[in-house]
Amino acid sequence: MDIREQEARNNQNFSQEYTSDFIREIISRDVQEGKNDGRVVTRFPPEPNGYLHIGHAKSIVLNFGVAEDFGGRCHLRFDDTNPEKEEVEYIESIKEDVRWLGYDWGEHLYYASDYFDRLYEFAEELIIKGKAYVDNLSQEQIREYRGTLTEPGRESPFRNRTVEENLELFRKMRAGEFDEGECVLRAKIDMSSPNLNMRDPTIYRIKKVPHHRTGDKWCIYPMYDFTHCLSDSLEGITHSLCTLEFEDHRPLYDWFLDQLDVPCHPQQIEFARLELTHTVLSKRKLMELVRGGYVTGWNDPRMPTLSGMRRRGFTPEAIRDFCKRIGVAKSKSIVDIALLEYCLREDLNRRAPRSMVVLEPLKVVIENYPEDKEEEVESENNPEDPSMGTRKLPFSKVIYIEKDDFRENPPPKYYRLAPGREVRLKHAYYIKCTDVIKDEKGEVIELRCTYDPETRGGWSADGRKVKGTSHWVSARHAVDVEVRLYDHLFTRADPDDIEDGEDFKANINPKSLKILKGCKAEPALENARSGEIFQFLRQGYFCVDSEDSKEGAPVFNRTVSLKDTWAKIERSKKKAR
RNA sequence: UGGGACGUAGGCAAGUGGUAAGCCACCUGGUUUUGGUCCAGGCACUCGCAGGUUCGAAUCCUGCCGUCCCAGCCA
Repeated sequence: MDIREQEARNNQNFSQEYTSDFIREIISRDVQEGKNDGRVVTRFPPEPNGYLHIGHAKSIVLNFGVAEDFGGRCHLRFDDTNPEKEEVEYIESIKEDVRWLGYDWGEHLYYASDYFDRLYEFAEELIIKGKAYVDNLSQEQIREYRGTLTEPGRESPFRNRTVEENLELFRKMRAGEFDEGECVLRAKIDMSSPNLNMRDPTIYRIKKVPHHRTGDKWCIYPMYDFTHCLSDSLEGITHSLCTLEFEDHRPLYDWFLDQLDVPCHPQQIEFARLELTHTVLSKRKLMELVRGGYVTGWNDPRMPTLSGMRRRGFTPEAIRDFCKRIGVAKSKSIVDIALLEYCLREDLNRRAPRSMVVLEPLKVVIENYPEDKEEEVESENNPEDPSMGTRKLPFSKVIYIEKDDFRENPPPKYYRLAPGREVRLKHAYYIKCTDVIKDEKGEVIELRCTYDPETRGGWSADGRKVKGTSHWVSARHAVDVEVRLYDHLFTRADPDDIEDGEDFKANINPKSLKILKGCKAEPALENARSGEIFQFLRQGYFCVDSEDSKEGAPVFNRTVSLKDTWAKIERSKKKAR
């Protein structure tokens, strides 16, 4: 059996297995019918003019995922036809993000600019076939001649130049003999088409701007519509997946491929781009947040960029899982960010070692515990995964617990510490609150408790039950750390839900970042390495910030909180009142 | 009153003429040394609306309504 046969056979298996969305269904059918000899080749084609975000992740997971499912391949191609907007620094970050997500394009890294020579030849071919012309109308005139949504356009007076004249003019354009804006090359299609894209679209414009890859070689650059379909064809792409707004461009995509002598005719299929609640995904708005200083940069942990999410502590596994769960369809969809958080928690719960950190410390003195005694208690590192082992935690007379784990006047259903009440210190002892010490303002600053030496490890032999379990840190052994709590960037699900005269920035969440200093962490955390993830018991998942942590002084980012049933109860009680 | 698409639960989304999957969210209960995890259960008498075809319609037909996209020498 030769390789092609083997591939076809694999594809058959794949096609039976994967029919989970309309695109895979189409491809599956194509494969079964032997279209493209059963090959499947996709591509992810970013323009290197910005950072990748979670919306791009959907496209990456789709394109690489489809290729994987059908035993094909996926190319990474930079769509770099506009040197005014594109920069090399974006290329590296995009490659890094795709790799981080877990995908490998192998040998298949391409640039549209690699095809400039061939694209130029295609343009001449079009001219020779009488299907393109050099137009001297100004930009404004072109707009006027295009007509409107409801009225047909008019033909340019330059539309019927001879092939020879067009060829000569186009060559002069290439040679730099004209100024920017003096003329463009246009496809000769139909000025009265109801589809505006077909009203003689521009395919080459003059830009006397050096290109980040081709340098000064060109002063004319091809437009997207012309470039994309031909690049796809040149690479042997079989299925060109793009977002809904390109639906109207499909006739043009097909037109170029039909007019020209091309290697193959890929099929463009459109799907709905991802939108998420409580955030924005448009390049323009993201840029505005960065430029306006609303965030600290493109990799601010609150940003939906892949670099921001990476820094925040998201895992590629969680993002991939999310992208697969949201599905692929054609209806415009706004996915609840809670689903993303769910995927994250699910992944982190499995893999994050547990750790005790008191975010807002309240001092507790255990009166019947010997002054200078110290002991170690054993704690599991992850109840979900015993293979992660255990660790020793130091215990002593003075400890810290979470402020929120004590109430002088406990509300109903509150089963944490209160005067006279007993709770468990996780993995250590039961303690009972005997006294409350306040400062002159009446604020609780210290608790006096007693412990039951018979409850070591957090068990009681007499079968007595305690309802609450608190995390804690031994004061003498605690290390101070900085912790950053993040919340949604926007308070409203739809940031564009605004009053008259406002813009989306009016919905920025003023509490999207809360910095906590002097948090008390168990000793081992002092040496946590950049990027390392933890579950801070009863709080959430945290990772060591890669930018601001120093040796021995880690800064922790809250990736996502744990679900908090008690907070929910309190919230609903407040609402009911 | 141009063209292209899309309307199934609070949010995604299956469904392709045989009597509404699944996930998130939400709500109940159970387990629990994390108010976490886990487990069990609930959550669309109905598929934008109105007619029609059919023994039978979310699926087919007709009409209507609503939402989104398109007038860059951006992608």
